[in-house]
Amino acid sequence: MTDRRDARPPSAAPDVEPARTIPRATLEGDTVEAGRALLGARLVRDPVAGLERRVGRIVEVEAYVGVEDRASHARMGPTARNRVMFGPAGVAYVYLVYGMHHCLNVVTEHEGRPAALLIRALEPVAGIPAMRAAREAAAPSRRRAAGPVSHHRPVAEERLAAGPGLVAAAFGIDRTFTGLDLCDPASPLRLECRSDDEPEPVVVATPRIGIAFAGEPWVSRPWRLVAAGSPSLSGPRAR
DNA sequence: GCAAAGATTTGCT
DNA sequence: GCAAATCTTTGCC
Repeated sequence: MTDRRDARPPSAAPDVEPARTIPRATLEGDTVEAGRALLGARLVRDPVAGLERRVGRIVEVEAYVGVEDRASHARMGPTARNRVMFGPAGVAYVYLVYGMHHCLNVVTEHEGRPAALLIRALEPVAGIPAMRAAREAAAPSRRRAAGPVSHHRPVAEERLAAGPGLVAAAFGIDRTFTGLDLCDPASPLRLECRSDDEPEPVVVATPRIGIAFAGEPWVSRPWRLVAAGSPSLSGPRAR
């Protein structure tokens, strides 16, 4: 059987143009503005270890902006943990929170100005079985110890990445991903633009979650951005 | 060197 | 609705 693609000269364009990654310039300006642009975009992870390609639509982000932001990891200045926040935009910053959950951030703004967007929730688009498998592998030992006969319903598809720790678990992301360029089309984990035929999401801004320690005015800043009506927002009641 | 708290999730009361 | 799980990073002695 013949494959027509073999007949095409090497210089010809492919049948399906590869999705474009988010332009770095989109992330180099104001972080909240970049967050609005990121809603509707896709997080893509290439196949790995027998798991198929995973794609999620970004529906919730939070902005952390500057050393003056008392909720930000950058508040104490550059340290071993947060130093990539002070670097160029488009780079991944992954940290461990509460000793068990990883959180994925995208660095924003210009070098020397520490800022980032926390990816808080995704709508699964492709690779759902891989997301389930990765979440199972990342589950705390207590739950795994319950054994294969534990009686809890499987997680609903739209809830597989409905929280910052769940995004990292479903995509198999840990701190070794820190420093990865998410704007590089060759990167195994990257950000791809929303397709043009897809409607731009309606954006709602709310205060950020879990930062009461920061105090005012930071706890009230409307720097959590969500795609209105998404079934995949973080929190038990899709807050 | 040690103590405390954290950009969360889950299961039980 | 609340507390446990779990460990790195930071602040203070």
